[in-house]
Amino acid sequence: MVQYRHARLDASFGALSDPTRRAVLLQLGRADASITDLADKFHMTLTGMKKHVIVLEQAGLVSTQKIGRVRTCKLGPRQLEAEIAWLESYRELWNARFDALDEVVQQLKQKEKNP
Amino acid sequence: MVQYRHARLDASFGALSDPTRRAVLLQLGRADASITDLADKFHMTLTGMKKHVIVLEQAGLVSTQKIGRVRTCKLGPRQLEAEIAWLESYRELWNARFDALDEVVQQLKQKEKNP
DNA sequence: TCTATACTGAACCATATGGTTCAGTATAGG
DNA sequence: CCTATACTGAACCATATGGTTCAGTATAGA
Repeated sequence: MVQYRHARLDASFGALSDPTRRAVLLQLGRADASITDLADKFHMTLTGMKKHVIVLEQAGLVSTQKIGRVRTCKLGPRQLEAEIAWLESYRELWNARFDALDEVVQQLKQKEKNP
Repeated sequence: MVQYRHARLDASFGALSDPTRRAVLLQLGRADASITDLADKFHMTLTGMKKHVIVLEQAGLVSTQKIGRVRTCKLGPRQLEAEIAWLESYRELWNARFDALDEVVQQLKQKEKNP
């Protein structure tokens, strides 16, 4: 059974609802990057990008480490299993609803044949 | 290739980031419901629930039909394929990053053995 | 026809979000 | 030591979000 009232889902789906943050995740999939790297790449101030990184970090989608002046961002630690599980369970529900609908349709067809 | 800058993803992940809306989806998976039904179930005003339904509707996760006084809400039409695809592609990226890391670790181990 | 029900829309509120600027602090490197 | 770089934090701004209340409109049913 999947957990539904889950603050982690709030955070991760919230983080994923912004296109810049989704793009940052994909970028980090290609290479680790500093805040400055990301800010340049996405035409945004350092401070602005920092906020996005904080959101991603709080959702567990990015981890960072500061060495000297530079804070390096990388993917992880979470792989979004819970989110995928939620979507899959939704898909099952959705299928169940429409299978049930099919059944009703079938029954109606039967009644048509044998009234 | 999955589409990344996609307004639909903004809408659906945004819709899913609220626990009430996730719960409403699950509820609709069990049975269609009027706005009043949902408002009662989630201890909220009609107007408040209406807003949630509008968000879900705009994300394509719920469809509604008004018959007489009653607006009935049900699942659909979207099954969240695009969202699942996005998360899966993220997972691949994530695995690739950590596989690459594994490789580096393996190479370091090799050098240890044959210095 | 009358009344209760079901919704709708506008207005309001507090807080969150996605950005900015500006003024720091800390460190790398000549 | 000096300066440029990299970040941090506070303050600000406009708009969005998640709720409310209140005043309608429209329809179901006695």
